[in-house]
Amino acid sequence: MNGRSAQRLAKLQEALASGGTLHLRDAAELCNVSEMTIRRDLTTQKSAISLLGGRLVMANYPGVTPIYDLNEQQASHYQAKHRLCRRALGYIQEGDTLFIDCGSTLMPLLSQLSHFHELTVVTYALNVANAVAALPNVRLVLLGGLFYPASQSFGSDNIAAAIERLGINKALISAAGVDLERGVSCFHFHEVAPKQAAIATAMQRLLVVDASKFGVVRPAYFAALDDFDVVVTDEEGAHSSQYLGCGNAPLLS
Amino acid sequence: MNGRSAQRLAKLQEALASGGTLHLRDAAELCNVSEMTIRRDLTTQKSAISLLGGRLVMANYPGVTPIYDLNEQQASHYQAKHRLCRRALGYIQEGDTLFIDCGSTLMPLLSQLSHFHELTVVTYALNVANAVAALPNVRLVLLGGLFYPASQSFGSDNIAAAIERLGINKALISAAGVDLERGVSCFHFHEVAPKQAAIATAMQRLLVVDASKFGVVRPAYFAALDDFDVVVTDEEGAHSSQYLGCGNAPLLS
DNA sequence: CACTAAATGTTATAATTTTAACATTAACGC
DNA sequence: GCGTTAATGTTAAAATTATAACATTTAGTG
Repeated sequence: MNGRSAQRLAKLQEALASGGTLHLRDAAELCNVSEMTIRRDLTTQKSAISLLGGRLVMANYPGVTPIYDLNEQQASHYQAKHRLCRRALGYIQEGDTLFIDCGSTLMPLLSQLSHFHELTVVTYALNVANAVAALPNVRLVLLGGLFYPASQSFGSDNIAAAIERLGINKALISAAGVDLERGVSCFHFHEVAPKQAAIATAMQRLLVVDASKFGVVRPAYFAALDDFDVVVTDEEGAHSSQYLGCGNAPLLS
Repeated sequence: MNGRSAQRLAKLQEALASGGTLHLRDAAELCNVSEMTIRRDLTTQKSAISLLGGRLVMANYPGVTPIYDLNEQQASHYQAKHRLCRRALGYIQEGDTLFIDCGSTLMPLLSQLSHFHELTVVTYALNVANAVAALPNVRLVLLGGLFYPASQSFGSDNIAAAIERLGINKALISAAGVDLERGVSCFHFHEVAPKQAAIATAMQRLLVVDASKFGVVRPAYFAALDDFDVVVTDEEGAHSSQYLGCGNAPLLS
C-alpha cells in the first residue's frame, strides 16, 4: 500500500509491456527486493499483472486472464459454442475469403481453420485478429480504425468501402438478438456499418447464433432475417423453430 | 505420437482459441483422460499449447511465451531499452496524438503512457495495438490491411492516405539501421510507406534507436537522418557521435 | 486366443510454489 | 532518542505441480 510498492509494480509492468512472462525470482532481482515483497505487492495492490504458477504475466493480455472454469454450466456452454462452430465449419471451403464478425461466438471456429491449406480472414475485431495471426496458413486482413473497447473492434467512416473492395466469399455474422419481426440486432452501433457492408458484399451470408438469442431484440438493428442465406444455430427445438421455422432463411445445419 | 493424442490437443487448442487459460485438471476432464496423459501429449507432440504452472495457455499468444530470462546480457539489454524509452517519454505531452512505429523498440514506452490523462496512439503494428488496447486512458487508432507476420504489422495500398488524414502530433519512428550517408533503413519494404507517411504528416518527428543500430544499413531505406527533428538514443559515446554528432539532426536527450 | 507393443492410468517421490508466522529493518512523529 | 507503525526479510510448513517408475488397459497381429 506504499508508493514504493506501486513503483515496483510500474517497473514490472514496463518489463512485461512488450508481452512475455517474468519469473518471480527475476522480478524480485529486478526490483532488489525479496520474492515475498513482490507477492505482497501483487496481492495488496491490484494491478494488471497476475501471477501464474510462479511467473508474472500481464493479466489483460488476450489468452491469459480469463481462466476457464469447468463447472456444469460453463461446460455445457462450452459444448454449445463448439457445436455451433463445428456446424459453421461445414460451410467453409479451401481457398475461401471469410468475413469473421466480432464477439466471442465465432472464436472457437478460428483454431479449426488451421486444418485448411489456404484461407483469408477479414475482420474488424482485435480478438479475432490475434487468434488468426497465430495461424500460419491463414492470411489476415484487419480493417482498422478507432478502437472500441466494449466490442474489442475497430470502426471508421470508410470501413464499409474497405469491405466492399474485398472479394469476400462468405460472411460469418454473429448477433446479440434475433427476432422474426424485428430482425437481427447487436449491442453497439459502430458494428452496424461493417456488418451491413459484409452482408452486402459477400457471396454467401451466414448468421451464426446460439438459440439463446432467439426472440431477443438489442439496440442496434442491422439486418432482416431473410438477408441471410443460412442460419447456423445449435438447436432446432420448439423454441428456435418458433422463430426460424417459418422464416424465409433456409435453416440448414 | 498417436492420432488420438493429436485429437486431444486439437480439442484443447479449440478450447483455448478464444484466449484464456485452462487448468490441467479441467483439460483432463474435458478429454476424459488423466492429467498425466495431457502432460504426455504436451511433451511428446510439440504444439502451440504450453503448460504454465499447471495451466494450459496458447504459447503463441502475445504475453505468454517469450519468457524473460534474466542473465547479464538480457538484463543490460533490458536496461538499455528502458533508458531509451524513458528519454522518448520526455517528449510526450498530455493530449498528444502519437504515431508509434512497429518493432520491439517502442514497446517499453507504451505502459508508461498510462500516466497521462488523454492520449491518442496511431499504429499499424499488432503488438503495439494489443499493448495500447489495455490502457483505458489512451485512444487507439489501428491502421489495418494485410497482416505481415514478420513485423507483426499491417500494410495496404492506401495506408499512407489514411495516415495523412490524421492529425499526428509526434511520430515516434524506429529503425534497424542508421547511417550518416546511407540514411535510415529497416528490414521490411512494407514498412516504408507508413513510416514515410508518418514522417511527412507529423508535426514533430522522433527517431528512436539504440546505439547498436549506428553504422548499419538494412535493405529498406525510408528516410534521411535530417528528416528527423530529434534523435533519441541511449548513449552519446564516441561511436554514436561519429554518426550523429556532425549530422543535421539536433541530438537532444 | 495369446502375444506384443503402444497408450494410458496409478502411485510414489521430488521439486516448486504458496501461505503463514514471526523477525528485522526502515520511516515517522513527538 | 524513543516508541510506534509500516514495510520488508526470513524461515518453516502446507499445497500444488512435475517427474519417474511401474501397473494396467487397449489395439492390433498371427
